[in-house]
Amino acid sequence: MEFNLVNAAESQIHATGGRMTTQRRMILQALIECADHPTAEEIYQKVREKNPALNLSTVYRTLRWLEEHGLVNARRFDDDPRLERFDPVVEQGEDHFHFRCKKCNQITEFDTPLIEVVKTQFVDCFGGKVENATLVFYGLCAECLNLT
Amino acid sequence: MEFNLVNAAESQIHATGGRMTTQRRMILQALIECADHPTAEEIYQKVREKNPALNLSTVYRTLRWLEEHGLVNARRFDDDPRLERFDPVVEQGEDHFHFRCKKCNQITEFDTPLIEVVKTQFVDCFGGKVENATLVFYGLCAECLNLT
DNA sequence: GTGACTATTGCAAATAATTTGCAATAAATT
DNA sequence: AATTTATTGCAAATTATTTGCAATAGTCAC
Ligand SMILES: [Mn+2]
Ligand SMILES: [Mn+2]
Ligand SMILES: [Zn+2]
Ligand SMILES: [Zn+2]
Repeated sequence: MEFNLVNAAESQIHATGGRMTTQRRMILQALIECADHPTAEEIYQKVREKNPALNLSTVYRTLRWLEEHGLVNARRFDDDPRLERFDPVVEQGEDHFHFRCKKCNQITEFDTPLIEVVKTQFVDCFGGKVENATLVFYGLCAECLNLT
Repeated sequence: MEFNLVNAAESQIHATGGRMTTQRRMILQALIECADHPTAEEIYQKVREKNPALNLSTVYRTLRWLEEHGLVNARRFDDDPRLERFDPVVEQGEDHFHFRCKKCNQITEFDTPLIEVVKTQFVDCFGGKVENATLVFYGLCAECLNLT
């Protein structure tokens, strides 16, 4: 069974007495289609092509709702630190990590089992409990490195 | 020879035709004394105890200058995402990583050689070049976990 | 289907962190 | 001590995000 964000959102919404609206459907769709950690503004512009009446605050409200329900993650990258970017969840409860190219700003997603090892080492050393992790690499992507 | 932020700042300032002022000295001092990733506001309040005439924009300007000269790092944590926190550099050119307790907000610094391994694996897989890394763990510190 | 109920929307205004222009002040250099 | 100009304090601007509120539109019961 593969995870579908629109379906997951729809059931969550109904399960909590909410309503599935045209706006929410379009915002979800744009979020999925953008597929490279769009900002609220980028989603807003994309949906506006089809629905010029949409308001930016609706975009924010929808994204916050999705975030609170574990369906998107808000992320900030150090080289653009004021701008929140939105990352739809693909596998529920699974972290994944990011590389951001300092030149073209493209984001690459990756995963590694070693972070679990680092978590364990951290807990062995300091105690406590690690629930989640953010790992971001900054550098030059393969393409930008070649142009140097 | 151990690294001293105030001295490093002073020579950088003079090397670039800048001036060492009372404000800058006090801001640097507060940054070092706070020692737990203070915000601009926290530094501002601390310095104001001694120098009530200080202005918040001076704090920001000084911190930005230090950042541009590689003497502090600005950091944001996901659970307080709008607030910039400032982290004085201790060993130049060395990354270090953070754990933040979701309950008491205390930050623990740590390091691990495994991140270098992850960088290498990333480059083997995707190409390009990784220049620096941000790793943050979120969870409960030893103390907060015990109170549960 | 129609109407009633209320969650959601659009709009405009508020917030909050950080930045900026400018005239006054004070380090550094002579 | 006088000169030069980097830095400061202040007030206003900026920018991303949030919020109050009246109008709109999903949903559910009939
Ligand atoms: Mn992602
Ligand atoms: Mn640190
Ligand atoms: Zn690139
Ligand atoms: Zn704690």
